[in-house]
Amino acid sequence: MATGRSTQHNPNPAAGTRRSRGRGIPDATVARLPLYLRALTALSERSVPTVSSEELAAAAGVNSAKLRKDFSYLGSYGTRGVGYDVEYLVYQISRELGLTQDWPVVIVGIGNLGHALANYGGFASRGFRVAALLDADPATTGNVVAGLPVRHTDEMEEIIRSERVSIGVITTPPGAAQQVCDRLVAAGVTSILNFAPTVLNVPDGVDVRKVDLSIELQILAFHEQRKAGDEYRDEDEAADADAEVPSAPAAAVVSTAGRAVEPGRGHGNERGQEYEEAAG
Amino acid sequence: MATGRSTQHNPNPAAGTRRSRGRGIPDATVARLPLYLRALTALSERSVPTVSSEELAAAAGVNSAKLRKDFSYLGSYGTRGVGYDVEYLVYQISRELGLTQDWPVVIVGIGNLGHALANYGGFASRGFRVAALLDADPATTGNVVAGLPVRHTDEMEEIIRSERVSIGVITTPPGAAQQVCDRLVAAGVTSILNFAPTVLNVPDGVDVRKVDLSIELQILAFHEQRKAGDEYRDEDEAADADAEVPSAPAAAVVSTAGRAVEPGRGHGNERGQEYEEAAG
DNA sequence: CCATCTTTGTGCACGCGTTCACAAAGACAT
DNA sequence: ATGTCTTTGTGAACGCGTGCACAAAGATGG
Ligand SMILES: NC(=O)c1ccc[n+]([C@@H]2O[C@H](COP(=O)([O-])OP(=O)(O)OC[C@H]3O[C@@H](n4cnc5c(N)ncnc54)[C@H](O)[C@@H]3O)[C@@H](O)[C@H]2O)c1
Ligand SMILES: NC(=O)c1ccc[n+]([C@@H]2O[C@H](COP(=O)([O-])OP(=O)(O)OC[C@H]3O[C@@H](n4cnc5c(N)ncnc54)[C@H](O)[C@@H]3O)[C@@H](O)[C@H]2O)c1
Repeated sequence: MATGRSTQHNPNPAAGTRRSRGRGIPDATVARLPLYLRALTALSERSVPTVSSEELAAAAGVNSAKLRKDFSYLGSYGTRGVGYDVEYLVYQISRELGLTQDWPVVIVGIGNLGHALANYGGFASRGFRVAALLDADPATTGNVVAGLPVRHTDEMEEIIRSERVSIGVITTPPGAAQQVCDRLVAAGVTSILNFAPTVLNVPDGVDVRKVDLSIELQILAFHEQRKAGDEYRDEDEAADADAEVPSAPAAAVVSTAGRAVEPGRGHGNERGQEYEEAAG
Repeated sequence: MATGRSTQHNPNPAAGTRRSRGRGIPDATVARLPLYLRALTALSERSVPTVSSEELAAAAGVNSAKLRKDFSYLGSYGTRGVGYDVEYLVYQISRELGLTQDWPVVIVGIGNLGHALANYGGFASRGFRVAALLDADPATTGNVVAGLPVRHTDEMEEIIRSERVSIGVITTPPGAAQQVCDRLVAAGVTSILNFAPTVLNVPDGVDVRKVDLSIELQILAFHEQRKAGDEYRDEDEAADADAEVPSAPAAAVVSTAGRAVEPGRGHGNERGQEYEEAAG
């Protein structure tokens, strides 16, 4: 869901594969494998030999049936009546996720967030190696962050090729993100983790995942508003909707008026557009 | 607002099983509204008066039919033959997301990541106000970060109550996350954005969203491995998979051997329909 | 006023993902 | 070996999300 390209729906089912026969592992399952892996690693550190699907599911915060079905896509790695062997499952999931090999990554844009990521220990702990830190600002290049020198983006292509980097992390301002993305892709990067609030345009074959703090907060705000609204009804806010809509055009007003018959549509808060400029 | 609205245009006769969601707006739609809002804000800054669903969908990186259906959950805010009024839609989405009001948030754990978030301008730009920065380490409390003093977690409950904070951001080490979460919830926080790689346990009524960099990278690695595996088969890895299994128990090894016979299940490298064309 | 053109709003079908529920598989005791 | 007990693996049903395709709505022009 977070990935830019869905690539799932082929209007032509000519392949004939009806079910999950020749198909790979469902995206939803792949997204949960790291969760299982984390829980299993914790068990492994405590030298727990086996776990049942029920226990592991609880640790991972999912339904046990879902967990079993997820594992069934990987193969039959459990033992009925006993459960799953922790070490073995750690290995299988690691292999399935491609964590048995080394993945060099570059981080582009060593500002506030780039600093934090560079210092993050969780990178190296799972086979992700920071191959380089890149920035366009001459004032920051040369600085040493987390033991690595910040190098200028002029060197991007060379580094990506020589280090065989296939994963890039973008932590530049939004205005530079697409441009940086294009350069990364042109240099050979085929997976991008984007922290900038921008919709990246990439060719087929390139995966983009985005981490957007602002979106997460807004989703929380939506539910928060709903919780608050359920307690005391918004009587005061429902009345004067149409009057205070900011610059509602004729067409839209008509549309609103036609709908004004139904109660509870508007919201009297006059600060309609408080939010001009996004980060820029 | 929920009540008055849902009574109106609901051509669906089977209202019994449907409408399970109290509000009516699907989660998937809610998750996209911030995306639309961002695109609309950009248009608004360029003084674009109206947009068609096609244009806006392109800007937001989604399907136009999906966008129209999403908007249909909010109401009929478009004009056929013309499109949507930008300013009006900005207002409607903002209101729907609850961004017309102020949301004070606290950030707990002012380390690398907490620093970055505190300095992030995108917070305030959408109605999210950092009410306080909290940390348990006496060495960091008292420091001024992004113009705000870091306060000790002893003050957490008092701050949350006095500032009416309902959203908390956790950027502590994973071991402290659950404990911090419990305190936040006990103090009145009902929405949590968790950056620590931990499964948080919360009572009903509390929303948790997680941002997990490690998981995102692992998902990218999975797809990356699949792409690489398509080019040249992973002969070396597939061959000695069993051999390198760390402490694989007898039962599990047998299970693996039995499965190795069937094609297409164990590894996901049989070139499915995803990522077809360009990938090279 | 009528014709045409554009674009919305949505009915519908389809496929993915989730969950239930249970037979089969294996451990373990006797 | 046989029976019992635990837990897996999965068939099947269902709900949700997505995208197609089209009728209706409204703008626009004559
Ligand atoms: N800081 C956060 O907590 C946070 C949260 C969510 C999203 N973001 C997003 O992450 C991005 C980075 O945020 P930040 O706070 O670190 O910003 P920042 O301004 O501190 O850092 C941006 C860095 O990118 C560099 N840069 C600019 N243009 C570049 C280019 N073309 N090539 C390479 N480097 C370039 C700058 O020199 C700077 O060092 C922004 O898009 C922001 O919206 C940040
Ligand atoms: N830095 C990153 O880029 C990054 C990326 C992904 C995830 N994370 C996760 O985010 C969290 C923070 O990462 P970080 O790099 O900022 O770590 P950090 O060690 O730099 O900062 C953690 C901060 O939390 C404070 N803290 C510890 N226990 C606390 C408690 N009980 N109450 C309040 N504050 C407490 C510490 O004093 C410290 O200031 C970690 O869980 C990490 O796994 C970080």
